[in-house]
Amino acid sequence: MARTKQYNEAEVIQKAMHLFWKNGYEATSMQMLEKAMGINKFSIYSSFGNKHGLFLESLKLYRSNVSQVLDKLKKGTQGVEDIKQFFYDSVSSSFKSDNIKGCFVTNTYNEFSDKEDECIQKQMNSFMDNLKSIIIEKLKMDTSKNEETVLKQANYLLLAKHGLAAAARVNTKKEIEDYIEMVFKNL
Amino acid sequence: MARTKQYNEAEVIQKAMHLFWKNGYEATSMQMLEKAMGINKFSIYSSFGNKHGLFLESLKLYRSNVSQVLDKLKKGTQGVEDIKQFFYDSVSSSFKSDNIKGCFVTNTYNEFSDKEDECIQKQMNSFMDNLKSIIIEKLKMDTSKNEETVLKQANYLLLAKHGLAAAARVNTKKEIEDYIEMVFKNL
DNA sequence: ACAATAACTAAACGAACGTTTAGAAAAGAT
DNA sequence: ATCTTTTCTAAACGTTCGTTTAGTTATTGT
Repeated sequence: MARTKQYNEAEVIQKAMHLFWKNGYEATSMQMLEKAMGINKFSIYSSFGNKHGLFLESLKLYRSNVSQVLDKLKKGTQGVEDIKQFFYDSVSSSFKSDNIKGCFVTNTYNEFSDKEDECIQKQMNSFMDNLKSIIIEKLKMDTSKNEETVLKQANYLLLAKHGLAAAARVNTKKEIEDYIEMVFKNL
Repeated sequence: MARTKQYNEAEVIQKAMHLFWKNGYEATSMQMLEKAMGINKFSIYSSFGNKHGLFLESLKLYRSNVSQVLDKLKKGTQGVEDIKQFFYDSVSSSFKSDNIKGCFVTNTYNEFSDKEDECIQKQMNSFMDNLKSIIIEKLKMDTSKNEETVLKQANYLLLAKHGLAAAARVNTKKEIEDYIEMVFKNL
């Protein structure tokens, strides 16, 4: 037939994801992506269509990576304690490497909040809805809580998680751990 | 002497601030600023030097606007209740107008977190340090709390405020109010 | 009234953006 | 070995960015 690809799409998209994760969509240029992915613009466009398509693939990869943490939460049997552990798991990746970048989904949620990008909005909403329903499920394990309390606490935790992701970009490890402990003090 | 200015600098910077507040630094172009401020690029550059200078002036104006809310907090005598009221005051501006944009300082803090802009960083740190010391002061009104508890709670509230500002961009009024109530349940 | 000076308009600047394209290089099929 | 097909290189595309500049208009002091 013809010449074979000299790169692996799964590998290069991983590198693209880290760059988008760190800098956001607008602040990441094709030139930077070329360098980070180690392939030419032509190859990027032939594999992913355009910058927007590449970003969507990066988001999908992130979600599939993070689905392990989410599965762990889903399978938990300890209720609120599982959610607390999920909070710790969510920020642990920020501590592994010194380049702190928070949660890719939350960063994207913030950057695209006033844009009207249907694809991105759909991804964001499905992620958030999914997380919320899991949190509600865990809260309901404590049968002494009534429906209203559960929903209120779920809202609270979702916003706390959102804030945590924002804070993970700028705060220290100790500040973040203090925060998580306080968030779960009265649940 | 010569021709007089046909615009008021204090008025046009207010309009610039709202645009930066809504869109952030990078996503606001000189073309948009021209239109919103109602004056020409030449006038902007002759009054404020460049885009960066204009942004700094916008930040200063925001801080001076917000200083009223901060003064109210500082003068309070109710301790934790004052801080709670401050949280409500901080998001109230988002509810007045339908264009939700959170806290300008926090937005800037996030956008510039990985940049190395000394002027901006200095502004941010002084704002945050100031807020933290006021919060500590209020928390110490409850003399039953020891030093360690006060510092931990101050960290918690600072991150909660940060998260609140991020959430104010994307969440509903009810979600935000629920969040505030829950945040102060733990104190 | 007129010269001096500052503010205005509008066009242009070079650089960087995302995207496209023409041509060279390489690999499989015959 | 050669032809075909696809990947790769590198230059160029048209826009938009922040910024500057040449030239016009208006206001003030004399």
